[in-house]
Amino acid sequence: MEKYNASEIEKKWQGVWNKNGGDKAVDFLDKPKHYHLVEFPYPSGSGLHVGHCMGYTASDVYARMMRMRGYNVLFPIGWDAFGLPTENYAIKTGRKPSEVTKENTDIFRKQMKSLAYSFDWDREVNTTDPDYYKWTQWIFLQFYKHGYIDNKLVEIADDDTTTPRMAYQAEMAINWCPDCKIGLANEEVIDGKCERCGAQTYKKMQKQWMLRITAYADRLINDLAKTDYLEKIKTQQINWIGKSEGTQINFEIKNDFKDKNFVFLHAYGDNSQGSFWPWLKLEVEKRGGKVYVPDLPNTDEPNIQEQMNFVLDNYKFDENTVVVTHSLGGVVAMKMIPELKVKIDKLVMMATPLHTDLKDKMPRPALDACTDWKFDFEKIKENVRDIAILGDIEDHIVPLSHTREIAEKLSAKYFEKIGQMTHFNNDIEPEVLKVLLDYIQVFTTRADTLFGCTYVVLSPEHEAINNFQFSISNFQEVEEYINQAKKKSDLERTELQKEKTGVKLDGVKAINPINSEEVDVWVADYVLVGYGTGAVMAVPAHDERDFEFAKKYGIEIKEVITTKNKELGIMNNGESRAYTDYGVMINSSSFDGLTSEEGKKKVTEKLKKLGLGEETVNFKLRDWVFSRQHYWGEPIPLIFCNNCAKNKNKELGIMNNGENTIVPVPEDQLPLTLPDVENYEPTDTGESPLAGIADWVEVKCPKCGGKARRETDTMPNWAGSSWYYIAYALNQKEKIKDKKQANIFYENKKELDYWMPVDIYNGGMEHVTLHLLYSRFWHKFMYDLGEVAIIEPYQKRIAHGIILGSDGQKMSKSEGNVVNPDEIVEKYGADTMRSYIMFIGPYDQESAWSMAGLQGVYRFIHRVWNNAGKVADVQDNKEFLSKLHKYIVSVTDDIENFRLNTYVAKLMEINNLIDKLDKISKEAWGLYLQLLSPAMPHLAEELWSKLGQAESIFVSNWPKAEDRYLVDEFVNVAVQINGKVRGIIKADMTASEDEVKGLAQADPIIAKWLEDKKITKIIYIKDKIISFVIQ
RNA sequence: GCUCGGGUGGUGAAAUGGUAGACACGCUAGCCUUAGGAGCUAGUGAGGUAAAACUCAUGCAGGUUCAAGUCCUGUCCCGAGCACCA
Repeated sequence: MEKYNASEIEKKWQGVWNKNGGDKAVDFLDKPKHYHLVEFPYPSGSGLHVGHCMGYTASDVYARMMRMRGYNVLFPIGWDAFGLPTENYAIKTGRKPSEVTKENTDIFRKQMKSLAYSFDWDREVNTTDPDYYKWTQWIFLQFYKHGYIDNKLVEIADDDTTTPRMAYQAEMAINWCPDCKIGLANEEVIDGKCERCGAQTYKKMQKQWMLRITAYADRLINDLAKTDYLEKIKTQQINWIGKSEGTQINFEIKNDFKDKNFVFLHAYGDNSQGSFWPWLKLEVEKRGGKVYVPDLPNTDEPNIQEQMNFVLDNYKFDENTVVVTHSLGGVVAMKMIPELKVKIDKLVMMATPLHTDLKDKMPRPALDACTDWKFDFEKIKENVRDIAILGDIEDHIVPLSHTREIAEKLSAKYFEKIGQMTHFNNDIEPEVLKVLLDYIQVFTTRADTLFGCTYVVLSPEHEAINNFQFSISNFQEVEEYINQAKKKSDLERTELQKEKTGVKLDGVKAINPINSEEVDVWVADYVLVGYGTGAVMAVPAHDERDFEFAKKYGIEIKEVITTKNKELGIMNNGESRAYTDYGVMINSSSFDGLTSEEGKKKVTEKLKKLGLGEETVNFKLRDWVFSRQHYWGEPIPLIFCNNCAKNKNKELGIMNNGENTIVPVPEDQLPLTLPDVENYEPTDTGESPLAGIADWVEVKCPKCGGKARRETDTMPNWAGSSWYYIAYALNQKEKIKDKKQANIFYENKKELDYWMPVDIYNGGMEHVTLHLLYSRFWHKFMYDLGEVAIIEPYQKRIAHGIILGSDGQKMSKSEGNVVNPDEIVEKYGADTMRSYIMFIGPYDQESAWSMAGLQGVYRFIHRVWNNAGKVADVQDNKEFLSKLHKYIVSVTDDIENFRLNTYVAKLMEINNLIDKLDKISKEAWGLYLQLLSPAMPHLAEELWSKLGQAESIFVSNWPKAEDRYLVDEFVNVAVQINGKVRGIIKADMTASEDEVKGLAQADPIIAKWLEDKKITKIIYIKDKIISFVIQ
């Protein structure tokens, strides 16, 4: 027999397989389907690394076995090719990113073929292919065109500027990497450093596109229950989303109204004694404010000009004036304020109509005629320091669209609440008072400790601090502290966490809503602006951080929770440390004696009654920053049109302030392709390089035909990978490239229904938070759109551990411990590489590379090769067959559960058995080759053909264990004395307990142990153990 | 600090509560030879023995059980992720 020559055999069979193409998935084939997904790689310049090999080999083994078991297997691959490294490389070498990508994918493809990964190459996708990113852009447009309201996806008209969209723009403090010149998502900043280049990042304000992933936060947690992900992957996702249920509590700021003069403007057909005005007047006066409530003239046949003249004649406005309006009173205010010669303090408007198209559609001629309904919003903004707008969610007259638009035009604070009566018509309306008062809103998960609150803390970025400016007597000191805190990066803030710092806001007091106690207000950077409300109630007795802070600044520590079991006396009057566990409420007036669990509920209920709190849910998850200021990404298909904005404002009679209307690129004009450019350098202004390409940026508005500009931001490279598993199921060659299809998802529902969901998704542990979360989010969105029929894209997710260098360190070029798969394949062959990488250790655990271990596998393959010479026309002995058939069962089980290290070990064990045989039958040898074939496809195919088989081993049926070989004649039974194994006896399979007992007692060593002893008990486990308990 | 993993020979590691260390590396001895990064045979947890028997061994301390690497309690160490999340 000739010598085993890996490279020769492997080349030969790869050629044959390429020609036959037996790895293709066939839509609707009458077989059970199996969709096996591996994470597609980013085609970097350095080629496939061993980490890729580990995942791909494991999945290939699985896929090959599933095909042999008669499944219609979809096992696709593609390229996640947008991204910075390619762009940076292109900049450095002066080449096109698309060319570089092509080169790299060619290398990757060749490497994958050299390792015999049985991908369905017909379905290969590339995220940078315009035919592909056409649909990435299409999905983005759907995000732009839809909103998520009341847990439902709704379509939003293009000219609707007020309803919140799934894709929206926000002026964001983004994490700016000065080296990459790019904005990074929070997830991409590790310890304050850029994930890609390691440079120190800082905060920079920039308008960014955001995706409202938080709207789906609850479903992203709950639907995990429908999947079979590894437990630790589920936990990581849940922790990342970080849901916490608690209470939002309002602390009123004291003595707010001392120098304030209030003007209340009542509604159409109302008067100073109507609605909530008498009650509100009382509440304001209680807090020291002066109130003027005019009875507006001709309230049933109003004329706005006449009414505002009446107010102007009877009241002198100044910088301490607060105007409060209800319904039509707001129209009076909006007409009157631009006429004022002074700047007033505050304008608060409830349920104000913007025009006469009202919800109830009742004709109101008097209203139509009362004014021209045109307002100078810019002038109003100029003349008022602070504006708040309140809309009633259940208003039967004024729709929320009115109040929303007013709030937007005035850049005002905006609240949507439910009135006691619709249109806020009740005689007591707590929401109205709340808008008027200054509140600090806090979030807590421990409402049961509210009585122990001894101060309130604001984060340095909290906007209320500026509102209190004039009441804070030490404002300079406060301002200094805030500036210092802002200068600190996130990193420094956390690094310096050993010592908490803060400044008290002198002159400001907050009122604890549960007991009306006054507490101090502090600003401190241990409170984060990004979580909850950016403010907390501090309970030093029962929170470590508050405790530390209170100790340092000598603030009162008030104990309100004691241990359930008082005798334990763990709580030490707050002397040593905070008691943060649950317990029983004390010092909490009528709540005393309640457990923490009960207390949280009862306190929240009470606050709700007072209108000063309600249960809330908070998430750590933030919305997804979706803009990148770079070239090599999908262009965001939106257009800014100034002309459209002018036209719309003219219609509304609103002055133009240079704003733009956003116009989506029409879907039939997708893809919006990247222009060819000379220079890919990002700009210093933070704009994408696309901004410099006039030809591309300047565009005719698809709506009005006027001059308009394109959005120049591109998408992050998480975008294309968020739906690629759908693309595979759609079949690249036939569907995605078909330009006639207006909606590839909907039009190919049948294919998607057949293949989805992905049965097994295999990838790296590093992607189980971000990529997995993002793509699940996109999928749910697609589900809500009706494009896909299944809620969760991935039924099962597994992840492989990383492979370390032979020195036990992470592989890196600088350490010089990188293993190049090409070299291994060249020297030892693909079969050795594949088998070793599975044998290296448990699939999901990290393992260190070992050349010696690789050698061992290489030797094993030689031994298999040599054993082929034993094949003869013989009868195998029964013992061997029995063992072989047991291995069929356990090998199958191992592969199914990704226990691939023991799978390979078992292949070795079988070979060791064959070593001991003189000859082996064709049939038994064939079975062994089939078991080998997923791991060592070339070797198996070669030896299979040497058996005279005409067809490929991969179209053969996976071995089935035959029952007759699984039944043994004899069995080894361990004999235990007091739990210790003292001997082993060979018993007949059919032996009874008594017979086994007899055999055991006949054994000389056992007999010696039992001599003169009393047997108190015998435990007999059939086929396994007989255990004597003796005294 | 919190949440997951994980601590088993000289090494990588196996073990549905039921014979701890499968398989492989390494090592030792021997054989073979076309002298190689080869192959074959035997041995290899520690102690003990001529060989057995036997004793001790799964981070540490307890517990449950006829029987614990495996289950429970506490504790120490290592790794990963999150991290002032109220």
